[in-house]
Amino acid sequence: MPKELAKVYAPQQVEDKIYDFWLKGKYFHAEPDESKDPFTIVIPPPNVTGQLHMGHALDETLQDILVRYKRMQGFNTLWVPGTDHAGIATQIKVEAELRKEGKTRYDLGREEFLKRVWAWKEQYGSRIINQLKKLGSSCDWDRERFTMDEGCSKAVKEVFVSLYDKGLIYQGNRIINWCPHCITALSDAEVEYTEQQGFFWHIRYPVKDSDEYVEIATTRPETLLGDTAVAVHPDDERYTHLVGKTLILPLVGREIPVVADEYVEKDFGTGCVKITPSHDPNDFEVGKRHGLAEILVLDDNARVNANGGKYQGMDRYEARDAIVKDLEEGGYLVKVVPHVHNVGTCYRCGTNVEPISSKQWFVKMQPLAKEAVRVVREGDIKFVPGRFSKTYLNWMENVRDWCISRQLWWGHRIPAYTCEDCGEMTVSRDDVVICPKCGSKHIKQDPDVLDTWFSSALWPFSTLGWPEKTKELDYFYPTSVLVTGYDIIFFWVARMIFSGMEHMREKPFSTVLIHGLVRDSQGRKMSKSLGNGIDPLQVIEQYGADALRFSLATGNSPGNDMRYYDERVQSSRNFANKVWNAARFILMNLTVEDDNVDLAALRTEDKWILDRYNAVVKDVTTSLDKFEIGLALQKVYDFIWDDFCDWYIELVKPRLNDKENAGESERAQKVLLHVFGGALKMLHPFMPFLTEEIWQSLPGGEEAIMIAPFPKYDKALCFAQEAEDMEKVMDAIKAIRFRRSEMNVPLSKKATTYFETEYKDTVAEGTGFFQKLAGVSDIRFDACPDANAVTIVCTLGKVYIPLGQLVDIEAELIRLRKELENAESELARVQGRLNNQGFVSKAPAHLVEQEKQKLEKYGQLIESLKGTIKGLEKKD
RNA sequence: GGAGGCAUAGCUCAGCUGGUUAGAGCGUUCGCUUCACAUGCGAAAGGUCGCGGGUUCGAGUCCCUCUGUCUCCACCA
Repeated sequence: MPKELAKVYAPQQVEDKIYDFWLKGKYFHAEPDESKDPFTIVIPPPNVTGQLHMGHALDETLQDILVRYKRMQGFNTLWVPGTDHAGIATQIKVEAELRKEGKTRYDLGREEFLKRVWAWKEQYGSRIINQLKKLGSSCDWDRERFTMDEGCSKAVKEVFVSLYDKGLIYQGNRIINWCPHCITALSDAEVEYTEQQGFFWHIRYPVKDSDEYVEIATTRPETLLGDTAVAVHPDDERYTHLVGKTLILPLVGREIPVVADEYVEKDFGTGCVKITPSHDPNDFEVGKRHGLAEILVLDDNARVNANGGKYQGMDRYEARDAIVKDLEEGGYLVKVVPHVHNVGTCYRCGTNVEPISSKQWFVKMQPLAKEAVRVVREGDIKFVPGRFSKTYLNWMENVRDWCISRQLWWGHRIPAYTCEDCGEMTVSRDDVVICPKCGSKHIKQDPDVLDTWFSSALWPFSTLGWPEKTKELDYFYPTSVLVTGYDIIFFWVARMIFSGMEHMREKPFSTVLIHGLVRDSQGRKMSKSLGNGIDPLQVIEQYGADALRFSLATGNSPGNDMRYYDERVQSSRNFANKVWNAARFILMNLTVEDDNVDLAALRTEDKWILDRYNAVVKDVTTSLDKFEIGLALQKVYDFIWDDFCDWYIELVKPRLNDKENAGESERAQKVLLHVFGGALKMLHPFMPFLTEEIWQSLPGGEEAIMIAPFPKYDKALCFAQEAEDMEKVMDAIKAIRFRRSEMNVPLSKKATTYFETEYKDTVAEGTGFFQKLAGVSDIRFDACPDANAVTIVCTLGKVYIPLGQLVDIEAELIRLRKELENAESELARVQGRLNNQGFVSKAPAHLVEQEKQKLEKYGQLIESLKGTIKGLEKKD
């Protein structure tokens, strides 16, 4: 900080410089050190091709606050950064780029295409990292990882092979969710259900050699092409005679049986269900039970395939229209009923997902889920807020096998190799070039890649070196806290937990801190399509990273969504400026070189601020330890602005300016320095740039505030009596200001003020404060000679100010009577409480004592008020 | 169908294991160019804490019912 300080804090001129200072100091770097306790966080890796959005900003801010706090507390703190290869998202982007050149990935071929993606990654992979730095994130950049780097790839292979060997990964033909746009299978978690307006088409299927028919209803008439049965409930008397009979499938002419299956609900629809084993998960099961044929009628693009006869080549929705039209013309269509239903869509591209039977790789979840449930149920892993453990458990307890193969090119290739000669499949950590069974060299690796989340699931230990036995892994694992949004509990958190339990035999983290979404000011989700996204980088440019961090960290509680308001950032920026100016003030008056406060030579106001400071240290520490980040910050904010700036700085100004008593000035400066320095340290995790910049120009202390010790509660700084005295003086000052403001008498118009009080010493000591802050010229304890003086009743007693103004006695009486009324109702409440046997006997002693004090206080107040009112009434 | 969140000042939200006269920011009103800060200072107005019960000496806080609202999970073709 230069000697001549700007009046206004300019974060733009500070932040990059400070960040470089931290980097040069290697303060973010951590090495295993058995003499210290570790504190570890792994970053939720942002997509490598992504750009920083408000969700990241919130996530990183919360992590950085925790990391900086713990680092200052002396923990050996490691925050591991990195990025995710984001299979589908990245591949889509590169394919879009190719499309502009009029090409598809098939034109390039797999190898060339992957080169393009890697080039893309190199180009944009650093962008998101640089954006994280703008926020002030104190990640150990020496340990930056990527989900497809060598180590992570090794971990992925190790996990795949090990699970395969244990029989926990298998290949199978099942109904999976297929995205025809991304042209890949998806896991259940990757499907988002949206409500769509559709129809129920009621269709007649004639019974063979009969005039009879059955009526079915479907929302997807195009799947009729793959029907291999119609099912009815075994107990449905309407249809018992038909079970075993044969139907003629309309338009197709295929003969299909009527089967009886409990899956059918008698009371729903017509009670008859068409069965399409290849295109519906329930039908698939029915088909298995009855040995039905599986006829796949759609291809990878969701176009009708060769099994669809004349409809071949049509898109699924074209085929739907054509089939409905043909059904109608053939007299098969009974009716069309509008129907709102939930349709699965791809979470990446929004395309309607098609259930299709397909040969894919799966992780067998049941055995893995067991430990993952236990570790949370037994409280070994805690969710904050706790309710999310319920969400998690509900999912984990009902989890189905995880489809992990993706028909993409960008990702971890599945390490399964098939011999083209003998058909033997080998799953191996190493590339297989010779068939171990027949010795053939015609080996083909499985073309598919793994679900992106498969590698993310290993992140807490793969980033620390696993499967190697590294000293980092040994020391920093399990990690301490995982910070993420509730939207990826299933995708990521759940999978990290079972992966950690399975491969490390230990939980991946102790606490999961869940936050909500950042919405726009109207409460809408920020999205590209709405164009309502706020760019954090622009906000940083305009208001500073500290202001953005402050805004994101305050005013909301864990797990709840929050709204972004520009006004909120503005007020955060104002706070930064307030702190800046407090520093400016201190530096302008500074003659001392350290903050070694002599506790024996303090004045009441010094003890008051030290007492307050100490209490805030305790509160802030307690809150942060409970992950109540917003609350903690609010306390620091209130302390700095209200207690320190508005009161203490004002209180000590006269001493600082007292040239005749340098010792007094120096003592005040040391208290100022000590308290302000401590407050800066408490503020640092939240507003790192500002506090570091100021810290660098304050005398003494550590080389960087980010490694300075976090303040600790100190019994030596408790001054209850002095604090109480000071509060009384402040209370009187506020009361006087109120009356003067009410009467439009500015504080600049000084007046002799008469006190009728039993705390003469306290008042006398506070003379300077009354003079400076309450428009008092001098204080007297004798009777006020002016019968027309303004009367103020406060905790110190009565205050009379002859303002020489016409006091409206009527208005005065109204006000005083209202005050009296309030006091009396409070007194009545207190009396009621103390007369209540239950309260006196059951409530904690200190509360009872507190009530007794109140009783006294209100008693005195009421007496005072009554006296004053009586006096005025006489005059009236 | 199941689970959960939210409902507190005009607006957006805090309020931790129940215990001062329920708070903040923004906005509004009044007054201040006070020698750190007008991104400021002083002061004020504004709330029957969604409704109704219950537990308790004591409920914004715990329990139940209801109303409104949002979200997640499941998905009856």
